[in-house]
Amino acid sequence: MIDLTRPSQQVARDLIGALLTFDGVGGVVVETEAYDIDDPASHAFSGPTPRNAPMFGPVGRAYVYRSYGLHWCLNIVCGPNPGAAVLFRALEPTVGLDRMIARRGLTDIRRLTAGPGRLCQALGIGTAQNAMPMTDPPFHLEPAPAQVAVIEGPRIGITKAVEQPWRFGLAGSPFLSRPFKPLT
DNA sequence: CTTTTGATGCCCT
DNA sequence: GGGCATCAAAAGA
Repeated sequence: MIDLTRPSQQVARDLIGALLTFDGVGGVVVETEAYDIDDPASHAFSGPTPRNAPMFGPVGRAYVYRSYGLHWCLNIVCGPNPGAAVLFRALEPTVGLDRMIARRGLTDIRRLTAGPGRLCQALGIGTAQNAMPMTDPPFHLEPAPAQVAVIEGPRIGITKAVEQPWRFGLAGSPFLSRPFKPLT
């Protein structure tokens, strides 16, 4: 099993290539971002609030929040200390394709789960899953079966701590929410 | 292909 | 009341 008590940056990296499903629907994790309590871009930065409460609870639970009033975003709580989590940004859809296509109203596999909001819509994740343990059914999470090539870069859609390279991706995956800058 | 804009709810100061 | 860890559709080039 993935060691969720490690710092969020390391967990975010470990999760690339892992299999994540919810209620028998999901795929391979291809993109994540790490957030931390000492991180101005994190919801946990200003301390516990009603919204971010799961981030200060046990490791392995889900932290689901509403984004821009319309979308849901899924995190897994981790870290040696409270207030850290990893945001799931994209999957490669592999399990339950028909249900994801139905929920998203799309047949374009590349856009089924490429983005945190899209991913939650495809898996049927919402506020009901907040604080739910992701280590037990109906969630299923298993480590990457083999070593994978991981690339990193700055996080997306934030305005603070933009310079931190805490976004991780599966190298060459066509299922990323956005491409990573070429490493030069 | 890229950029822009509107939809939309809710937490926090 | 400001500001989002977003997305899809529309408009420009």
